[in-house]
Amino acid sequence: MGKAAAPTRRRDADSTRQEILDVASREFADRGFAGARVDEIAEHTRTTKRMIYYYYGSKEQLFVAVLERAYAEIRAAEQTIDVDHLEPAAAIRRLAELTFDHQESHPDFSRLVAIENIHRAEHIADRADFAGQNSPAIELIERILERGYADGSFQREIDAVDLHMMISAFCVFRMANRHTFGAIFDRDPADPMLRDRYREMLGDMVVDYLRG
Amino acid sequence: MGKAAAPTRRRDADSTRQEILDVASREFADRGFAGARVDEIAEHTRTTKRMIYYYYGSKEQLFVAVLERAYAEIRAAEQTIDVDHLEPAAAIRRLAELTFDHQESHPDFSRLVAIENIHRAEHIADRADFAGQNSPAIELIERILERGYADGSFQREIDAVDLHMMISAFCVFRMANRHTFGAIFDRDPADPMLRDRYREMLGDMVVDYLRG
Amino acid sequence: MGKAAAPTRRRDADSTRQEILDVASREFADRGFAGARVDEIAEHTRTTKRMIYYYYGSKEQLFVAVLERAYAEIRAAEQTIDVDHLEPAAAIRRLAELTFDHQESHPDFSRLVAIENIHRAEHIADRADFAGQNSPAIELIERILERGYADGSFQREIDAVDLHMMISAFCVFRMANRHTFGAIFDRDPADPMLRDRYREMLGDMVVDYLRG
Amino acid sequence: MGKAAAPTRRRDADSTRQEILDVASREFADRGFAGARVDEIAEHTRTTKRMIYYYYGSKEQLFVAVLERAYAEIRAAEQTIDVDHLEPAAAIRRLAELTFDHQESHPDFSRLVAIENIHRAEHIADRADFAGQNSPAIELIERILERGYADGSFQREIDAVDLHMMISAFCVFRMANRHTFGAIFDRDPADPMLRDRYREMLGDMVVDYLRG
DNA sequence: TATGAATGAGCTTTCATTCAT
DNA sequence: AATGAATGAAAGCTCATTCAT
Repeated sequence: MGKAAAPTRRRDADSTRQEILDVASREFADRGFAGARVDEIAEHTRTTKRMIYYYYGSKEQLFVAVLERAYAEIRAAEQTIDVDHLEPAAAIRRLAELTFDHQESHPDFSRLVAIENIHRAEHIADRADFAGQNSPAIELIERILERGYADGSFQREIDAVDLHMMISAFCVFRMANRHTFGAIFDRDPADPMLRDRYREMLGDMVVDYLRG
Repeated sequence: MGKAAAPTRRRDADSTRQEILDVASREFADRGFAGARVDEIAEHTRTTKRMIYYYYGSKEQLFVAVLERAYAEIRAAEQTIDVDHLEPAAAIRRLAELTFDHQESHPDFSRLVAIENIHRAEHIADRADFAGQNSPAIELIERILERGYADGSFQREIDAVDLHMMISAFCVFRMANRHTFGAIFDRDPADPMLRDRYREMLGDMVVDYLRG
Repeated sequence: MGKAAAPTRRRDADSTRQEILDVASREFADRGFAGARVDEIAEHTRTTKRMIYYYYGSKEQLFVAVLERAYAEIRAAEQTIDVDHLEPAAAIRRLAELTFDHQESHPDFSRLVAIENIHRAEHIADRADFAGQNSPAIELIERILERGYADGSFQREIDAVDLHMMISAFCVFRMANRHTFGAIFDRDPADPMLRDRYREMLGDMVVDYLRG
Repeated sequence: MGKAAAPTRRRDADSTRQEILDVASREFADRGFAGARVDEIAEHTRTTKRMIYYYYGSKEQLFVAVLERAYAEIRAAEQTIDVDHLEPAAAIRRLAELTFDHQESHPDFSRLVAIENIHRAEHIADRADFAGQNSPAIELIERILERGYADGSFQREIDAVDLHMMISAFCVFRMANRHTFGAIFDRDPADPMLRDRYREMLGDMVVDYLRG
């Protein structure tokens, strides 16, 4: 009885922490770090502002926790990617599409990253949980490139990190800059109606480039 | 006396407004909209906080003015581009490089745009000075594409806005996301040492894609 | 008219600042630095808490201003002391009595000093307005001692600072420690009924000591 | 098992209570009552904050316990004083020196007393453990005075409590006000280098006064 | 007896903005 | 056209204390 209570409590605490993180993610993504309000986060939670400080210590540490989880999620998703059974060109296209899809289904991620860049990445710099943790995608790309160069299907020389940047740039820009781009050119790049078109465009872009 | 003073005053007023805009640009780009401090802006100016309100009315309107000028500058730069005398492939490569160079030399621009996207472009939406003002680059791209399709050097179908997005994505990501990308992959995409490599990479990417 | 307004304003501002200082003095003396409440100070003022921060910047700076004024007052009072026309013994007795009277009429002073000592004098250390500003009393004592040694009425060797300490110790202890001493020995040293007795006791103590 | 455990537990509990008191003494003396942090006290202890409340009930009661022990210690020390075998003048000088030495070796005591005075002695007032418990020193002084008046070595009339105040004032001021006095007059009265000088000065002051 | 988790109330401070000429 | 002084509202954060076993 007494023993059973502890886990119950702990489970509650964990779910509360999760809830805070969920709400904080949205709030930070919506308003930026300085614009986010701890009061607002608390209000959308079943806990109080006090608990946010109890669990996370400060607004800044809460933001770091939000970033941490967002990056962990994307890394976890990347872990599951398996394209080793595809031809190099098909494999790289598939990988690009998975990145594309992930950004699509996690629109807050690119927003949080944009915010962190405004702050010059000060929250993730020098943190072992972030730095140097080369996303699994890099290793995947490396293997695909190797195979592509080996069988002659890729002629253009590029390293995995740069190729990852090329793919990310396209996928991230589409989500993160959709509002200004949409306002100016009257075309929302993240419009679901255009998703397939851009998905294909990305794949072609990468494959054509590698072919050389 | 009164007559002579007026122009002098006006010139002073204009230069003061410019100075405020300069300082505000840096402050907003550095800290985001909510993170920027009107006090701080005033302090880096030869005027007072009161004058900022006198001239611009509110922090928000000041931010709009900053955005307005930043976009005007980039549009003005694009106006001067002339690539009509080049072969289609060379022309599009040149245009991509000019976009690349412009982002490189205006690092605050992509930061301001990122900030405005956090705010869902609410400040530029529905404003005639921004919306629909299709950047001159679009028309340029249209002309180049036409020539490329006509002489058969471009096989891939794409419209000007999408191609512009492809180019922008690469150039903007490189500047705007340099900090997080650098922290995670230990490679700063905006490192001057890597500039030529990425500039060439961009040109190849675009040309290869258009060739189809 | 317009010109007259400024001084009016300034005078108001000055009186507001004075009022804040008055109330803050009492609050700090009553509750110590950490125990004092900025809200409470504001409430006993015709201004708002916001104005306290506008004028003084922080609770700590307000406390420093309070200390500054308290020390300035005591120094000003000491400036007016004139005992050069009295015989050395009478002069030093008179000076001791003036110190005694000043502590008696400024009971908050010794309390503020006690508080500052709890904080190891961190607020006044290394501040030109406090440090080394040897109270005028020191010079006065020096002159009296010189005359006393010259005419043989003082035999005991002591320097001015130590004598000042001896006098201060008696006067300050009586005010600052009245509550605990009173509670334990059932005799409030600051009881007005006992004032003359302690005043005489102090004079005798100093004169007897100097006589040697 | 249960029987054996009890004493052990009790001994542990007692030592825990002692430890809490030790740490709390330092914390209160260092920062005042309001400035002291229960969290901080707990942190410097091998127990938790919760235990402080378990044992002492509240921050205020903990402070009372700290004061209680501090006064008990000084009373205990005074109990051991034996100067009945000395000539009256030597005896009173010795007693003054013992007070001087005790304040010197218990610097936190005068700080705690200063803090309690800021709070107008509200914690010790009306408590039998404090009030009226005339320190043993008083009785000692009474006996010395009696002998001095009897043999004619003391001419000045004074009662024991007042003489105790005179001695305490000197000793307490030296320790409690060392920081402000040091900052202003550039002479730390508690400087070990000056100890002998002040010790002698105190003895002379008292003896000279009593001689009359 | 002993305790880890939680918290209501209130703290100092900051911010964009307006008042009053 | 220009400005120094003032400020309401709310922000992030901390504190002694209690809950629940």
